[in-house]
Amino acid sequence: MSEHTDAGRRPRTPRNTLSADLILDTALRLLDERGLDAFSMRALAEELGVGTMALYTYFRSKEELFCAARDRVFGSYAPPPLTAAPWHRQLREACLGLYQLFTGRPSVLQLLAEQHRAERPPEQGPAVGAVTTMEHMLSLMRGAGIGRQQAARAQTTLIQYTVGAALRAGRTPCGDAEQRRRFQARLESLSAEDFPLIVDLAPELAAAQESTAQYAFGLDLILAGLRTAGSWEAAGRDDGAPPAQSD
Amino acid sequence: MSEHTDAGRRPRTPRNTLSADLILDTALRLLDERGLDAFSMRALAEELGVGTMALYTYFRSKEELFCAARDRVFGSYAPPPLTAAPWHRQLREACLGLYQLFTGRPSVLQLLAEQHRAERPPEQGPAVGAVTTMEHMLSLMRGAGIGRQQAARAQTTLIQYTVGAALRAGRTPCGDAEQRRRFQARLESLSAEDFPLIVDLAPELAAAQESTAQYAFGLDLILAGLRTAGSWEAAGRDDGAPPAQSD
DNA sequence: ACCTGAACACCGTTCAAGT
DNA sequence: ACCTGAACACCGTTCAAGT
Repeated sequence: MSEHTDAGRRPRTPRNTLSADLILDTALRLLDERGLDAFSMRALAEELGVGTMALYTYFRSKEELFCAARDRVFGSYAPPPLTAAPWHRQLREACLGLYQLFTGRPSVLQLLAEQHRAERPPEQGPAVGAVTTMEHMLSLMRGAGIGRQQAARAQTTLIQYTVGAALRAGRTPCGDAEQRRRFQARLESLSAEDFPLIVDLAPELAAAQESTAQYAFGLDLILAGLRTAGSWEAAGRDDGAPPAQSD
Repeated sequence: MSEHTDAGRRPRTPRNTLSADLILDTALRLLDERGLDAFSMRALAEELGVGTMALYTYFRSKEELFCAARDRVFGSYAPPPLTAAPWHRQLREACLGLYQLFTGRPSVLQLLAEQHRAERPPEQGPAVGAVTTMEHMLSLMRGAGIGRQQAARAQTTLIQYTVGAALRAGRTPCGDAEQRRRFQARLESLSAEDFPLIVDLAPELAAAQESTAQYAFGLDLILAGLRTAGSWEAAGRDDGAPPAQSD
C-alpha cells in the first residue's frame, strides 16, 4: 500500500470539492441506480467520499435535499414548442412528454411518490420547473375557447392523471410480459360464478397493464370529454357532466 | 401500588388474547390517528401491551402486515347496488364511492401510497376486496355495449385516476381554505410576463385544489369521453383518440 | 404454538469540536 | 464557512430461549 492508515477507502474529495450540485447529481444517480429504499444520507456521503454530516452544510435535511433534487429534474424539462396542430393534439403531446419524463427517470417518480404521501413540509408547492408546462397547457386550452374555470379544472385533472398513471407504471420497468401473465393468471383463478366478467376479460385487463398505450387511452378519454365539454357551456347541460361547484 | 415490579406499564394482554384481527384493527387505528410516518412495529406492540416480537408470530414482516390491513379495509367495502339509472350514472356513483372510501380513511390511503411506490413484494396483486367493485364496473360498461378491450382499458383508467386523485387529496384533510390561499399567493407571485395565464387564472387554479368537486370534474370528463367513444367503434375513427394497440 | 429480551445492523440528526 | 466523529434516539428483524 502506498497509503498508510486508510481503513476503508475514504481520503477522497480533498477539502473544497463538494457543492450542492455535485450532491444532487450524485443523489439522483444513486436513486436511479439503487432505488429510494436503498437510499440514505450515509450511503450518499460514502459515495461522495465525505463524512455524513458534510451533506448538512448544504441541505438542512433529507427532505430538503429531495425537494431540491426534484426541482433540478423538473427544471431541465421544457414542453414541446407551439405548432399549427389542433389544440387537443398539442395538449396530448405535452401530457405525453410529461409522462415520459416521469417514467423515464425512476428517481423522479420515486421522489414524487414520496412527497405525494408526506404532509406538505415547508412552503414548497408545485414543482418549480413544472410551471412552464402548466402555462403551455393553459394557453392551449384558453386559446381553444375553454372557460377559465374549466381550463383550471381540466389542467388539474390532466396533471393528476399523468402523475397517477406514471406512479402506477413505475413498478414495471417497461413492458414486463411475465408480470402481466401472472396478473392474468390470478384474475382467471377467481370464481367464475362470482366474477364472470373479470374472468372473461382477464386477457384484456392484463394487456391494459401495459403502461404507455394504457396511459394514452385514458388521456384520449379525458381529451375527448374536454372537446365535447365546450358545447355544454353554450348549449345547456347534458345530464352527464356538469362541472360541480359546491364546496 | 398494588402491583410489584412494573417499570413502565406493560403487564396487559395476559397470554392468549392476541390475534391477527386484533393486531390489524389496532394497526389501522394507529395509522388513522398518528399517520404512517409515526407507525412502527415497536409502537404497535407497545399499544397492544406485548413485546415487539409477538407480532412476528402472526405476520412475517411489516410489509405483510400492511398488505393484510389494506385487504381488511377493501374487504369491508361493497359497491352501490345495480339500479335502473343509466349506466354512466351508476359508473359515476361506483367511482365516487371508491374515492370516498379512500379519502375517508387516511390509513388506507397511506398504505396505498406506500405500496404504490414499493416494488411488488410477493404474489400480491390488486387489493383482494376490490374485485367486487371491478366486476360491478365492468358489468355496467359491457352492458352498455362497450367493447372488451375498451371496457378493460376504461376500467383501468378509472381506477388509476381515482387512486391518483385520492392520493393527491390526502394531503389536505377536506377543504383547507388557508392552504389554497397560500397556493394562490404563490402562483400570483410568479412573473406575469413569463406566465401570464397562470397568474391570471390563479384563483381558479387554487379553487381547483378542492378535492371532491375537482375529482368529480375529471371523472365526468372521462365518462363523457367514454360515451362518445362508442361511436368510434362503428363509425370510423375521429382524429382525436384511437385506442392505441402497439406494444 | 405463542411470546420474550438481547442483540445486530441499520437510520436521520444534534452537538461540540476541528480546520 | 466547511467538514468531522461520537453520540442519541430511533428503526425492522434474527436468534436463542422461555412457557
